[in-house]
Amino acid sequence: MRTEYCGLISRRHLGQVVTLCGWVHRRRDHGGVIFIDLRDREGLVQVVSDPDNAVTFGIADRLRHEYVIEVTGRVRERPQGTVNPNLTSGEVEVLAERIGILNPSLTPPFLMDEEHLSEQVRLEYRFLDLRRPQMQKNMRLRYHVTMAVRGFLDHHGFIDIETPMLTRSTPEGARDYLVPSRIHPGHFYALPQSPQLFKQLLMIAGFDRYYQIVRCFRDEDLRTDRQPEFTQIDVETSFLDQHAIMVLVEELIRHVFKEVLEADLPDPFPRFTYAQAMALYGSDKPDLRVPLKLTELTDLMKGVEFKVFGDAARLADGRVAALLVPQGGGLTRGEIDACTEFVRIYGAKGLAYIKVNALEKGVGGVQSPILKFLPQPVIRAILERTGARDGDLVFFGADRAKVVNEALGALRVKIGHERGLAEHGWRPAWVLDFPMFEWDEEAKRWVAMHHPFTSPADGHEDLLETDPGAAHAKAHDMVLNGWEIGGGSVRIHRQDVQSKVFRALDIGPEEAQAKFGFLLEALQYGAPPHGGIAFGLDRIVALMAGAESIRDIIAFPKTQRAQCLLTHAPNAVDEEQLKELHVRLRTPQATSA
RNA sequence: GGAGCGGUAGUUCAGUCGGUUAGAAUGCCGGCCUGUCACGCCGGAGGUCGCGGGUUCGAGUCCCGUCCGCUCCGCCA
Repeated sequence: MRTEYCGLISRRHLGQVVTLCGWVHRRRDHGGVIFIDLRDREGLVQVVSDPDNAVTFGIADRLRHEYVIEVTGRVRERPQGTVNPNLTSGEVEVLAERIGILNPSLTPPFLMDEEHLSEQVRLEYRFLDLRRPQMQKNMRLRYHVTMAVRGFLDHHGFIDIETPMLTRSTPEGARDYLVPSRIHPGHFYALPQSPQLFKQLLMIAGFDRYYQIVRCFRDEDLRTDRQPEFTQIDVETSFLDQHAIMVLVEELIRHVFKEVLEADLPDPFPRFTYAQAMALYGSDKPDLRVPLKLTELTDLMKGVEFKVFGDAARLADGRVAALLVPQGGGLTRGEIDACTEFVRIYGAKGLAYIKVNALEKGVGGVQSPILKFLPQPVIRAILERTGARDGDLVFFGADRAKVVNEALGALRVKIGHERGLAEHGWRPAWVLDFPMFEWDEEAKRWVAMHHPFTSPADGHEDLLETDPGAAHAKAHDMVLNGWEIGGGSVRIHRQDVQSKVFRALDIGPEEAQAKFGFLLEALQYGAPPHGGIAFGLDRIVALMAGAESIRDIIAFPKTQRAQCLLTHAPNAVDEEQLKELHVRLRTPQATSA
């Protein structure tokens, strides 16, 4: 019979008989005494077994790492009064009067206090990896975050409503995970990429404050912050305008950080338009911890003969911009080459630079391979606009705006962190006024930047037809320290506007009817104005935990090739199963149990 | 689909210019030690150098292919 669980032992238990359960973290023998560090969820407690108690001693002698034991004994002061900082019990210990082995254990492949483990081994033995203190902490943190979210939303009148996991495939957006139907040959369910359409239907149904902490699925390649299944904090409201939605969910995030980390986030969060974010940071998810900003030079270069800069500036979608690196003059040739290599990833053809040696000497005080191609007034203007000082270095990007933004934006973050310029702490922000559409070069058509149910900005309805590229959306992204942690919008609640958007996306009435007919119909039955947001729970928790990857805050994540090293999913299934599902494989040898 | 880094003892890693019997730490096994606490001391076992092929008198090391893990681009909110 298990007796009471005592939890963390401390001085106030002195003299009491307690019972503890846990794992043998470490066993040490010293002469006739055996010391056992018992590990439970509270930490390490030292259990002592001495030869005066032959039975207990005999059992203790058999103990190995990770045996599960139950110990009953008296709490007493450590005889020499020493405090072991590794033990949570500190200055007290338990003299074992009874030790029960609840279960032995194989020798574990690694010890629970191992710090540097390969991810491969961790994932193969995830059940042991999760025993490690850091992972225990991460899982508890994740739980506290969801509890704080639920507490806040409940307090504000939201209710959690579940939506289907087996739903219909919608070809917009990411690739779907498909589930074949047994009853309907050749038909498939899709796992939800997000409950987007259902939450809109819930708004029409009159649940004006809905939330759900919900698993979502996207069959796309993985990244450090992307798993094929991930968790959204999905929020939707009726009758609130965009401003009110943002105020509310901003409060939610502040509440979570205060509650869980006792951290104070700014009130309100700074806001940027998409255009501002791109101009200043070259990114729609700027890491505001890095103080560096891009400097606009396009206008300055329009008249310049130097082809690299002039041609880019004269392109309709071109941009020339500078990135000032304070005291970057000390960068070696090799370091600059590394930066050039780095921006190549983003399609930049090169990375011009100017070293500022002595400003008081004017143009003579700077040094650069491109100096001879630029008129002196232009050089002076560059130095003035970037605010360069002696010892600084200025990088240049000149290309299509997309390339310049991605290249300099990424370089800005990389250099900022590498050179120790980044601030510590939490720097959230909103990014607003996204374009409605992006031009898909391959498909030669406009595609929704957010999703096709996003409302155009007030007064932009006509642009949907006359100039789709200029139309803005009532969309809002929340970013934190360079991670996009949430994205949402005010939705279209009028059928006529929805039709206009479909037309702009070149989705014909029949196609729209076939794909989203149920939504279009529902919109005609008194759909209230509504909008919301979906937060990436995994990303938020990863940031709060200081984790490098969201894998570290997910109990059973998948590898980059979307496999589970523990269960070996996905696996081949037998012919019978496939037959029932009306699925035939192109490679027969791939089927085996 | 593409680029990069890594894969050597159970684990974390070292391994020089291609050279003889592949090392360390830790863990594991045995022994010693009456209060250890990263205990200490003595001894021992443990290797498909990811896999396949090639070059060479000789390959952990060089070349080609391939598998696995990670990072990034494309893709994806």
